[in-house]
Amino acid sequence: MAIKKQRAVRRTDALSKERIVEAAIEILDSDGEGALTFRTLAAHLATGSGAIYWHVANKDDLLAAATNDVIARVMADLAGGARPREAIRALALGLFDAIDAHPWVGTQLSRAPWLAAIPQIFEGFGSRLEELGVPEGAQFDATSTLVIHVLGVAGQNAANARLHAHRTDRTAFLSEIAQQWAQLDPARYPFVHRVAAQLPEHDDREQFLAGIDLILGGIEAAHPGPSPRT
Amino acid sequence: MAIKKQRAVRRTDALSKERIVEAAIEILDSDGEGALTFRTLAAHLATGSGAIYWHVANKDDLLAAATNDVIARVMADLAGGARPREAIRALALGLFDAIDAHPWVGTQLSRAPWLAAIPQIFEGFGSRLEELGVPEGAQFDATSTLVIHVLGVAGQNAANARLHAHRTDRTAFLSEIAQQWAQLDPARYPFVHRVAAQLPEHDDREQFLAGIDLILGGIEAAHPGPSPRT
DNA sequence: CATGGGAATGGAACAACATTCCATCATTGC
DNA sequence: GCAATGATGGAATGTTGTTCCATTCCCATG
Repeated sequence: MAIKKQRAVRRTDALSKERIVEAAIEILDSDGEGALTFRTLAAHLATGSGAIYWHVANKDDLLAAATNDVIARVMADLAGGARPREAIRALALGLFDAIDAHPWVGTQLSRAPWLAAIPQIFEGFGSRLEELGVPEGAQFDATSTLVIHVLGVAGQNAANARLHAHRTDRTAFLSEIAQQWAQLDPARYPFVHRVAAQLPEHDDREQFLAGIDLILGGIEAAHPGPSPRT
Repeated sequence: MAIKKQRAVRRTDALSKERIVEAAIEILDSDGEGALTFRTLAAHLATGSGAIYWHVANKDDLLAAATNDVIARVMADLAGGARPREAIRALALGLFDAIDAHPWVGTQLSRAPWLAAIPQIFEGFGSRLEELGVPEGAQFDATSTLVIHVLGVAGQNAANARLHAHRTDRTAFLSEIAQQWAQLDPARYPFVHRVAAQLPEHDDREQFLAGIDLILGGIEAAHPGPSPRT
């Protein structure tokens, strides 16, 4: 009854959590994680920092909302029902691409396991594993391994992005690290030495997917389901 | 020649990077990540914050040194040469236990891929996979999948620890999350619903190891080595 | 044995930040 | 119309990482 004439409250440019989150995402995407402060955000919204706190509990709350926003969009785009294994790969790649496009999402995911986005991701992987024929007792471990892989890559990607921001391009940066690795004692680090050469030219996305396939392979090897067709 | 009488410089309690890192680790371990500031550190060392900057570039430098310190100790303890697969599991568990004991290490690992500790971890896993008979072309992907799993769990563990700090015990905290998960729409989140019950009582360490085994299973399934004995 | 200069020190000062406070304004139910 | 509540915006507040700088210590050189 009280919700009668709740038309556009105040001016058309009234503040709201949605508008604040939207502005925050813009700042994060265009200028990076370090650029989001309540001052820049207030300036962007042409208001004061105090007003923002009326709609948002604190910075963590704001970042969580922004992260959930991005992830929810990804999950919505991936409703389609391909075969389970393909659906898992598609979901993983969708998440990777979103994290790659918004590196700050990676930072959030890797430090906030209680985010609303997490059960969504869990559901996405878990229900597909169910379809794949993974026995119930093994679903939790298998799903969490997939989720951990996504979150792990998310964190590393975000960390890399924090460096790229003020450095040269990605390949040059990886070459620097490869050079450091190549300078380690070859007797004690033979493997690192061998791999250093592949570092600058490797594709993060392909390596991420290779990891997903490895895990899926392990799951199928442990539980050869009733359907041998992958 | 110039390095002649460089005995104990200054007083016996002279500042040094080692002593600073040592003190930082003490603070991090006993009072958590949030407790480490240059002021508390200076108080702990009975000096001023300016003096610390003579030995340490900045806070990131300090945290990196502390992290490398802890990881280097773990790696040193695990030199032993069991069979490759067992060695990989032992290394993974060693890292998990260290991260579990020092959650702040997890935070660092999941946000700093250029740490000196990373190539050490890479070498640890990679050289064992070589022994396992994984072909050279597949070693990079397989190793990075194992490393990502460790780093992913590291980040999640650290995030959980940040919450426990001021809450009740761990089981109670997981029960809270499980309750939130259980309140989601069962029609849209059937899997999450089923898994919520297992959440409070599950063992992070076992689940971590299950993930490692899943990945190892995938590696072996993809590359059935010359040695069928695991 | 003095002494000058670089290595170290410690604490004050600075800038940036998240957050809180509060005086003010707009809107709405009465 | 008027009080009460919903929102606002900007000025404090307290804490942080970092810088600055006057001072102290030690060593090599005269």
